[in-house]
Amino acid sequence: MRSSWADAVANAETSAAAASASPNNVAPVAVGPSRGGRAAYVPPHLRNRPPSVESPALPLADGPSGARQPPASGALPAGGNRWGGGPIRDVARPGFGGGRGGGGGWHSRREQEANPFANDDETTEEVFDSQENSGINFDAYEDIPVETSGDNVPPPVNTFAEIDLGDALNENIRRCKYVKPTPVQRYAIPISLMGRDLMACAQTGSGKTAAFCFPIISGIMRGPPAQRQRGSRTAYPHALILSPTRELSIQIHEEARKFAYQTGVRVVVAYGGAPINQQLRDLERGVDILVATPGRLVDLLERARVSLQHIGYLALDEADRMLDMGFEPQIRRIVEQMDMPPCGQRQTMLFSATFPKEIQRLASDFLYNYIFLAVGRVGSSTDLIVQRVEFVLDSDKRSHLMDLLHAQRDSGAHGKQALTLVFVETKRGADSLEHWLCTNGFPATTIHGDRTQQEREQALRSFKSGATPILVATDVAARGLDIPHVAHVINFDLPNDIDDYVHRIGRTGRAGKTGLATAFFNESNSSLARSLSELMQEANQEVPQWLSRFAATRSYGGGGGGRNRRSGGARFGGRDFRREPSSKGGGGDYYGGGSSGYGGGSYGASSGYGGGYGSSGVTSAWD
DNA sequence: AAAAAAT
Repeated sequence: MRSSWADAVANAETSAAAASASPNNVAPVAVGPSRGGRAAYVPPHLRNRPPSVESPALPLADGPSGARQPPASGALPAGGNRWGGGPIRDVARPGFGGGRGGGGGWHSRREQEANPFANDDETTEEVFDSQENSGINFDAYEDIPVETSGDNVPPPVNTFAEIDLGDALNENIRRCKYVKPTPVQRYAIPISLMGRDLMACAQTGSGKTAAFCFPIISGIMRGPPAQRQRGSRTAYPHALILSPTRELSIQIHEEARKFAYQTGVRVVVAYGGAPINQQLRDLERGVDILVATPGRLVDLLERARVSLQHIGYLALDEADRMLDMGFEPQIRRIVEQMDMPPCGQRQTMLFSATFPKEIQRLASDFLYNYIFLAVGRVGSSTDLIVQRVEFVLDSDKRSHLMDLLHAQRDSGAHGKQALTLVFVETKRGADSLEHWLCTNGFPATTIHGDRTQQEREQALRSFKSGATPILVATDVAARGLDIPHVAHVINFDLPNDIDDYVHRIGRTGRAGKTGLATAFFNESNSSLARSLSELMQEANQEVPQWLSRFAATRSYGGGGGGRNRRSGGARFGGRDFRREPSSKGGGGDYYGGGSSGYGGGSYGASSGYGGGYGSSGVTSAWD
């Protein structure tokens, strides 16, 4: 895995971090099953340990405010968990190392588990290093604005050492070169380890996947081994991670495999467009965490090759996308109409950068007494992403694009093209632009839903490697994809929804690097003018006068704000809709950048809130 | 109106 922007920070702060990891600041640990009549609850970090090692200073969440029912599979059989203190123990668990002794009747998977870190560090890091490294904004790191709300929000942790994730997971954290938790991890992991449901706004580029994977993996390790019915071809995963695109599912799977390496926790990915047979075989070999796109999962459920009965953890990545009009019925079907344990008996975590109020309302159906968390990005987008808007007629777009690419090539190191991601509106438009670029001397490829899955994955590989440094994409590539070294995002066609714009430009300026986002704007985008200019203002970007005039004359009032009125969605990751006055959401939330207007929120890095974020004191929490 | 997601 590519190291995150936090690494550099962490390297500089390792000693301080270590010093602050005092036993008095132990992270909250998982809430135990609060069933009556069972054995007394033993906190997970005390299991399989010599007694009296630690004494948590923080009270365990309990009662109606914090506790939830245990996962459906939550019964703890004696000696059955994978929570080894030292090197991985052999446990009597089919599919895990214990099989070698014959106990599980299964081959040893430990020896077979491919090293997911094998391809790391032989990537393009060196090739690109000369072009960037403008430096990480260390001050901004301390200034991340954070909002939490909900009952009994646990305090954030400052180091991984404060969290008892177990040796195997800690070793993987080391292999990933994570030294210090990113802001979203600092807040989300304790919440998640408490067993609480969570709605989180945070950027993928700074460790969002790890934020939900670590607690899931650690929880599964503490839990019972999967019981497999002999002869049954149905898989019973303990955790389900859903994402809106195949490539994002692939990416999450790759990351999760690293986190789960040698923990005995098995991660399988299932998505459409690829032969189902391999996926079925993977499932048969055993699965603890299933990463999937909705369509293929429904297929697997209908074939009864997967059951959700044992799901203890449900994570929706890009959750607002998953619950928008196109996806909602499918998601409801999976979450509410199959055999998944109901809300409250599983732990549900929703992640996205943008969380429109209407979507929050829908999402609350899936959540039980959840905590809302919004974590701003590292520094303002001012520091990391320079946003430009240019007025370009449709007929001039190609030649204008050519100018940009030439300029970029001329200024780039070694005369090479820096990675440029070009967003267009339609699949046909993508094909046609790709062809035109190629014929004009700019090696390009394209990714969109009309291409075969093979072509899509090949395009992404070819782009990432720099073989075709220009990728023309539809919105399939707008969300979540972590493509290192994207120097420039060009909105050749602007999206209709400002949230999509936020996600698109979030493909650059990642991992603490700077990025450039250029948008081609003309009359056909007038409905976006107002929200775009507001977004740019909030991000302390220079707003061209003509755009301000557009914003003022068009799409003002008229009640037509519709999707473009961000309704608390984009900037600073939105706000907990439970705190909003129960109106339909007037535009008032737009300008109340400070902490006024809603009480009780806790700003984790309060001193920095607003500092460096422009006068409005807000910023966006990108994906 | 478009894109995505099962075959």
